[in-house]
Order: sequence, then C-alpha cells, then structure tokens
Amino acid sequence: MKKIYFSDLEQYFNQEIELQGFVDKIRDLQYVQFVVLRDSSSKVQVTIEKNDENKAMNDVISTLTKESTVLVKGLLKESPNVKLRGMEMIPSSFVITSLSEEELPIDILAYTNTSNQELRMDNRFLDLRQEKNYMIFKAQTLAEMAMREYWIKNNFIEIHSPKILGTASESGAEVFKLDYFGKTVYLAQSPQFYKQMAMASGFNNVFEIAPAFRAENSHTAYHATEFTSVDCEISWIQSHHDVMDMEEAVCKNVLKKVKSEMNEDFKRVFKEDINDSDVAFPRIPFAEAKKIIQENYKYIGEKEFDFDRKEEELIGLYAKKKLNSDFVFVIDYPFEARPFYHMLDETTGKTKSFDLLYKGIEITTGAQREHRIEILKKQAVQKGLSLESIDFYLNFFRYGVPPHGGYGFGLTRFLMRLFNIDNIREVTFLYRGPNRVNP
RNA sequence: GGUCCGGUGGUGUAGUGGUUAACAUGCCAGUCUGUCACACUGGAGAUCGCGGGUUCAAUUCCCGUCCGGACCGCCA
Repeated sequence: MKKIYFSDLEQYFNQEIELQGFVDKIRDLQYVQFVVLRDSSSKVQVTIEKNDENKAMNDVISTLTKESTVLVKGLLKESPNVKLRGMEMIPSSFVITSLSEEELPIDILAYTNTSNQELRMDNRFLDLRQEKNYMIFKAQTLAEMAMREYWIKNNFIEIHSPKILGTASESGAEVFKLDYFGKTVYLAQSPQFYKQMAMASGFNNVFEIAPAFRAENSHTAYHATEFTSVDCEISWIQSHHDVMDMEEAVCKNVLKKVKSEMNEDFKRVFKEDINDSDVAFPRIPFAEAKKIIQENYKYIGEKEFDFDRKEEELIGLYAKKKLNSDFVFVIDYPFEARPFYHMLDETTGKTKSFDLLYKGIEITTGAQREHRIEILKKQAVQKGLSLESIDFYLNFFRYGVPPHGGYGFGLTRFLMRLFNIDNIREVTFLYRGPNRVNP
C-alpha cells in the first residue's frame, strides 16, 4: 500500500485507510486515549475509546512512547470538535513499528525547543524531525530544481568535476591535504578550473552542484569546511553583465518556485511571506558602494580593496531601503581583491567581476574570465603564482577558448538568508567545521 | 588564528564559601467522561565539565585543562 501523506487526508474521509508516522503526542485519559501522529507533511489525531472491545489497543497505547513509529489501520472521520484539522482516525488496529526510548536527548517541542545547538547537532536526526527544519531542506530541493530547470532550458550541461586534485588549485583559501597511495593530493576548494575547462571543450554552458572543501579555521556563523557550491560558467559573453543577467534570472526563478510551492507553510511557521519581488537587482560599482556606505551610514571599512562584514550588511540595507531589493550586485572590484583569472577592463583598470549580496551577506562571486593566455600568464605572475603550478590550467587556453564567465553560489548561505536563520549549521544537513566532523 | 564569554537533574535556566542546590519543561505512577501545549496529585532524576590550589569547609574564589559559543580575519 502506498504511503498516505497526512496533508492529503481530507481526500479519505469515511474510508478505511492505513497510516504510518511518528507519535507526536499521547493523551491517555480515563475513558479515552488520543494519539497525535506526525509525518513530514502534517499531523492527525487517532482516537481510541477505552472499552472491552478495544482492550488490546488500549494496552498497546499505555506502553507507547512519544516519537515511536506506528502503523494504524482504521476509519478516518470528519470531526469538527477536534481542533487539529477537524478530523480523527478511529483505529481497528494499532501496531508499534519502532518503540522510542522514554526521554529524548534534546527538546524538539515547537513551543519550548531550547536545547543548545551543539546538542542538537549531536542528535541531528532528532533535530531534523521538527517541521521548520524539514522545510529548509524542502526549500533547498526546490531551489536546486528551479536552477536546473532554468539551466536545462538554456542549453547547459551538468558536470561532475573531481574533488581529488593533484595540485592545489586556485590559491587563496587553504586546501586540505590527503594521503593518496603515498602521494599528497588535495581536496577541491572550487571547481573553478574544471568548469573553465568545459568552456575550452566547447560545452557552451555548464553547471555543477557539488561539495567544496576549505581548510580555513573559521569560527563564524557562515563558514563551513565542507559546503555545497553551485557553480556555473557560460561561453560567448561580452562582459560580466551577461553573467549577472543569467544569475539574476536564475535567482528569480528559484524564489518564484520556492514561493509557489511552500509560501503557505512558510508563512504559518515563520510568520512572513517569501519575497519573490520582480525588482531588477541593482548593480553598484565597488568604488561607488564604498561612497554610498560612507555617506549614508558614516562608516569607513578597514579594507581598501574589499568590504568587511559591516560594509556588506550596510550595502545590503541600502539596497533594501533605497532600492527595494533583497539582492545587490557589487561590481568592478579592484584587481587587488580578486584572483588572477578575473578579466580586467582595459579602460577602467578594474576587474570585470561582481559579488552578489543577498540580505547583506555575500552569496556569490563571479566574473568574466581572462581567456587570452598571454594576459592570463601576466596576471598569474602579478599574483605571485608560478606558471608551472598552473600549467595544466594554462593548457586549456592554448588551442582556442571562447570568451566566458561564470559564478559560484553558496547554497547554504542563500538558505540562511531565505529563512532569516543566522547560523549556517542550521541550514546544513550535517555541518562540517573546524571542530565538528561527526555525526 | 586573535579577542571576549560560558559549562549546574534528560532539556533549558536560577542560585550559593556552610543544613535537603531552586524553577520550568520532559520522564514515571496515580486520579480524571473527548483531550487538543489536557488538567490535578505524587515520585524518580545533579559526584554543579575535568584536574589542582586557597580554606575548618569550594558547585561558588584562584590557576590549569578540555569542550562550546560570539565577534574579527579568510571566503561561498
């Protein structure tokens, strides 16, 4: 028999059906027992009168514990008196399929739920039984689907690049070293070089949704040592604006999809609507953004060539208040703050690059890439790289390569902001950080 | 990696140099004619993170250590 999701129960009134779920609550009164069942979609009450006919079931329920799983067969009745959805199940059979221990290591009741994060992470399988957590991963699924939908429609190829690397790629962030049959290899911190390789392969447009690894000992609410990176790269572009046009369309498709599928639940649980506004994402040059922050918020960041956390928040705030957008592109960063492969604009001397901020946090870095090998080599040398170490990468540019660009998008950071959750651990299925590699 | 803060029943907190360490929630038992965050009564449950020091006496003060968190730096 097919699993009936509790959210669909309205279709089954006055029918004999079979329900499977977790035990959410047990109320064992003198003459009647109520058991509230829960699945990922909803809850429903099972009602059993205490009498001779029901003796066997009454005994089962008196041994039942919360969070056990059960299989219940019976008649689903419309019962306006029941506050929980105006329905109840009158069972003819009630079987415990898995008995939970009496006390849980964490508190997963929606109205208290105060257990600290560390304990919840230790017992993540229980923590995730909460509806608000299930919703995060439902949103993640829908977001990925909406992205794929857009990309497939627009002639993208999905790639799966290797995560084990013979040479440490893309300097900057630290990489994990790993023993590989006696040799040292590295975990990929980005699919950057390989998605560019796909451009050299004539794939036109590619995307990849995959883990990335960073050996940064970062103790913040928005870093992890392993996270899901969404990467894409497109060919035959004129500038980084073509890349931004594409990302903007993808983001709008994602929010539209997530909103249409789950706004109702989102509003019930988080008391607000998902914002899928159609406003164009503002594109503010880096130098101008610095000025805006100074003039509007009297704040001067410490870094000349980049933003600090506070500046990110302030430019996000400005975009929201003055331009009515949750998103803002900051574009044309100075070369000092960017990797060697970002293309420079010949007239301005700035990189043809951008960051996308969503509600004041950086979720994307993107750019048009430098595809002209001589300039690429020159820029690598300027950044202090040895050409031998990136020789395999430079090869991609020796035999014709389309002008191209792309971006990397932090899926977990996006989810943090979507749900207004201030910690990346909460939106990661199983978080990995400097101090956590279990469960 | 730097700075700051924290660790007390299953969970979340309060509190104290000295008698039985308090409260909420959860758990167990009983009572209760249909509950719906059921209610009521009772009960079990804490070597106060670990090690050392000061003291007649340390959960409390001091030092060390482990674990965790926040902010900063790095980035997605």
